[in-house]
Amino acid sequence: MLDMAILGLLEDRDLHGYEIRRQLRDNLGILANVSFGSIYPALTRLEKAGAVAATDGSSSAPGAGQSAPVPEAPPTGSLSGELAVLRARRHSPSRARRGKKVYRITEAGRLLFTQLLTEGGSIDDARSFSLRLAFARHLAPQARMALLERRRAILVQRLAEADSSNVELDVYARSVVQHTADSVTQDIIWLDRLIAAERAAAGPVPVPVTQEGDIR
Amino acid sequence: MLDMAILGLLEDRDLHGYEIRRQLRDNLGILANVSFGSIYPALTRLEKAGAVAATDGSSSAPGAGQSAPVPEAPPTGSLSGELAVLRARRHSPSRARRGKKVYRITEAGRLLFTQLLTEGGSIDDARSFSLRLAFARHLAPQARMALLERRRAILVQRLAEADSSNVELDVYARSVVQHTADSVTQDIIWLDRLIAAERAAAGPVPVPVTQEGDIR
DNA sequence: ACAGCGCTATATCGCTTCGATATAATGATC
DNA sequence: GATCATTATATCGAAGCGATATAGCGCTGT
Repeated sequence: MLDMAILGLLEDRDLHGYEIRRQLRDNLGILANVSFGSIYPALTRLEKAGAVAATDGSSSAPGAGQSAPVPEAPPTGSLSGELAVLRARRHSPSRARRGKKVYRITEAGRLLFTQLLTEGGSIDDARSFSLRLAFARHLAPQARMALLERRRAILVQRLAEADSSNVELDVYARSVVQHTADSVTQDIIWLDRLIAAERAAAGPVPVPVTQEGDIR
Repeated sequence: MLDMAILGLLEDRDLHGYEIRRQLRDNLGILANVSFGSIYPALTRLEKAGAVAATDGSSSAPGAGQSAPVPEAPPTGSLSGELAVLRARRHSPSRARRGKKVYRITEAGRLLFTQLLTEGGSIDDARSFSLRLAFARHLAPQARMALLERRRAILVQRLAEADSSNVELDVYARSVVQHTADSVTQDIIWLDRLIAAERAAAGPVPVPVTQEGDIR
């Protein structure tokens, strides 16, 4: 799951571990508590698999034109960026130093990302689903729809199974169960809105209605 | 976290692993996806720590008066207990099934449970909090209040940090972030209701009623 | 009658993730 | 210029997940 998240972020721009964590926590909000104990092993894993490549943050690799090789791609004002480059140049000519490792996604990584996004594992927990949805722009429209509807089906089923037995629970447990059910209901409503939006975007021209006799 | 859940369930009645999983999944709804790969190691762990004791399910353990020796026995003559017996009987008429291990909580286990419930780790993710709340009847009123308010504070802070940057996200990511924020808001409202209920139960006397029923 | 299917039940394996902790450099504050 | 917060990488043990193996038992269909 983390692998997908990391690759998804690297699709946009090169990043180092710390930044990846920040974006996961602040920008996306999902995976808010993700730990460095997960991120660094994940990066090593991905690097070993050839999905990402580590640079020292100063080299501009050939081919990739879409994102800046500078570690802290400055949102506004390139001064800090320049300084960062100079600092990096000064401080990490050798690997022995403890320095920034900026990761860049490879071609194989992009492939893996798409694969993880479409096929990859569970949609059961909210986190993996939300993560997938957050990167849904990388999916084909019909894959997006499939994702949304698959999730919807799961939630509906969960709701159906849940309310069969809310007996023999005390106030607190019951409150938890009830609130969980409410949340799931809200989630379904949310999904319905998304599905409707998808449908509207996909076929803005509605199927010519009820003119079935007259084909030609 | 699982340890607390298991101990909490065993406070009510003796159970075996499979039943524990069922209750976690069906009755509580939280920890819906908990795996046997978690439960059985957890039981072994707890047994090794002396918090639970395993019986073969047919033997009447000496001493323990609070719970009947029969595995699926009612702690009291309560309806829930009877139902549990019937349910269990339906599924296991034979007593000498393959290696059925029925676990019973020990005195040390009860101590550990209270400790985990009050002090134990994170309240950060929804699951651990919900689990704690589900067992809140085992807590002292003021500990309950502390739990609710601690959680509320975390959610409020999360909400405050979240909306600072919803820029530069595409439709899907933005929708995820927005829905997450909405959910957190709903959670806070829920907590407010619970807190109000607690306050009402604790001190029904002195509250000067200003805005009744109005959430904040 | 019995073959096959599905549920109950325990157990283990490898991998991922978590939470805590160590280390170190830089930037800000007083 | 000492101290503190932030940025940054890394590792460790433990906890949890998902898949898989196993086996008894009850029901159903042929």
